[in-house]
Amino acid sequence: MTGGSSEGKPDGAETSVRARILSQEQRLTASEKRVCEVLLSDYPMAGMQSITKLAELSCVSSPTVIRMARKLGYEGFPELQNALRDEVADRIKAPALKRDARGGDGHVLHRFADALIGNLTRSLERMDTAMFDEVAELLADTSRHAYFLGGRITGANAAYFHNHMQIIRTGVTLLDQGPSVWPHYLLDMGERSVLVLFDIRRYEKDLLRLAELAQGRGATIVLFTDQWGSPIAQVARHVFHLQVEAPSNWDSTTAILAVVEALIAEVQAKRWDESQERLEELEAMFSSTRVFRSGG
Amino acid sequence: MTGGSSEGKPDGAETSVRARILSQEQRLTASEKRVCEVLLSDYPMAGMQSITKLAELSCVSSPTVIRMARKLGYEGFPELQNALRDEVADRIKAPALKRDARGGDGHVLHRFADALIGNLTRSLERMDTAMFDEVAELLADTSRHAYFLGGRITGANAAYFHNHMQIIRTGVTLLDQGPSVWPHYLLDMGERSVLVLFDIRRYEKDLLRLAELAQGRGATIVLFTDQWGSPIAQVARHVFHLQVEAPSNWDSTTAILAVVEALIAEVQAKRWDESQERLEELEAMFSSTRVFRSGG
DNA sequence: TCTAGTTTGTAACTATTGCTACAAGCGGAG
DNA sequence: CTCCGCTTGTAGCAATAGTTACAAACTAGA
Repeated sequence: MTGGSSEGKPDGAETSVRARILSQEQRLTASEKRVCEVLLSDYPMAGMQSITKLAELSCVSSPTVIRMARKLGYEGFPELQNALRDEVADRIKAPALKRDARGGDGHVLHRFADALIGNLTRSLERMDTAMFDEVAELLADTSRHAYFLGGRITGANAAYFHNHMQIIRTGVTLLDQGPSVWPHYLLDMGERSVLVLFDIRRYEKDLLRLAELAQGRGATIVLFTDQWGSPIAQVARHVFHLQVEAPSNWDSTTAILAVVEALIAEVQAKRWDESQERLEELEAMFSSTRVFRSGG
Repeated sequence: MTGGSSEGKPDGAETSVRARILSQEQRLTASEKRVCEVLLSDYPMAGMQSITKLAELSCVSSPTVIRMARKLGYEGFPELQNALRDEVADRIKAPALKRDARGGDGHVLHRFADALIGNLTRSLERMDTAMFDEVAELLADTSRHAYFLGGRITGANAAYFHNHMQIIRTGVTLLDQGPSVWPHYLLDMGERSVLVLFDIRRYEKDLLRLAELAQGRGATIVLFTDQWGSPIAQVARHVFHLQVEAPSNWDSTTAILAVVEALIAEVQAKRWDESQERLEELEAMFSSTRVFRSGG
């Protein structure tokens, strides 16, 4: 006992609850030890319930639990519980969000990257992998013509998707010439057409009109949109809801691009043989003849 | 809401809280979704605090949280919290389940996402934040004309970058018409020109030629390339080396897009007032007159 | 045995939590 | 524009959590 000044005092806020229990145990009374016993036997979840439950479980009264918490260096029971929760959080936290813990000094770039990783993770969480597979199947089917179109911001995504699909398979078209010529393409759309649309906020009326008309002609619509959902979702067969928020005035299309790239990979894998041939032909044209690149 | 019997009712007690959120999300109202958002963004620890704290964190009132819990199939908030605690207990108990947070069953999509997150993280680790700031400064300076150009795959990145910069500032040009017309642009390039190039493997000779000529005329070259580095790096003033490998036959430009978006955000922030004006003007043109959208 | 000190539980109190009832706000249909 | 239904927050309520004060019970030393 004695009054030794700092002999065994628990640290300010550094050590874990378990460590404090182990180091302070000899200072505790019998019933207090019983509480620790219970706590350690189902650590740390036993401490995540109410003080009353924990007291009952330990066959002591609630004030005993409080006294123990105090001797461990906490203000009261809630504080001990918070400490416990933080420990759990640390143990739960996946590799992804670890950044803020280490080097992440808070440069814009790092905060931005964290947000994008979060977007990607959360987008994936809520995505239906079965739907992903169906869409890949749909796009791998060359008996269906595929049309691609994006909005002001997502136009680049559409172009990127089209660009790759064009290399992999035949029968793809990019609608990049403005609404006035869309009707021409609509003429050819039917039951065996796939229309891949990109529409994030602010949603564009023209795209909705096009989607409605295409659906009316029996086309299958695949939509890439944000977490809130473009109105086009109403007429689309498959909808990818992707997180687009970023610490910026602009929405981020990174998650969209990620899924697009995954789809490209999957479609390519499904059509390995055919696309390989096609690629070789293309390479041949690029390297031997220089017709289309007119190398300067 | 009516009393639709079992249309989309959550299961008795089988499913996880996350699963219930995802399956019931479309039934929830806007504020209720906000709560789910917060809960998922720091799952499951965000739900381990008191209902009041969670409500505050989600910027809604506590009754909203209760209503959400009910719609998810729980009696009240404490029951939801118990479910959450059980999940945590499970996860803590078995550290064997290393497969991270989102029950990743190893679907292609998840493996792909893991790779992309890895790319982004590793790209960021080796990036010089000072260089990032310099480039942002460079692009925020309207006394310098900025040119954008990408290759076969990265063309979409260049277009995306240009598209946003065009909204934010004046004096930007996208070189998208093929090598034969590049010389025309070269005529205007000089000391106060910035040439933003994208070149990942396989590197394109034409781009290198252009870069050399531009450098000869005194232009500042900013290059986005892969981890191995395009030969253009030799003549570039600033080089972003980004990881592009993915479980695919194609390289991934996700990390590139991420940095581009971060740059857009940063430049926009630097030129807040001017770009704001510009944006308003643009919005006005879009909404009042419909000249350029010819609404179908 | 008595007494001083410690340990522990009981009971009462307060703060907070989780919940209900209601009314203001909002948006779409007629 | 009005009305209706849905959404949301405010205010109040009951229950419970955490805490305090105090007294009973136990321990140990004389």
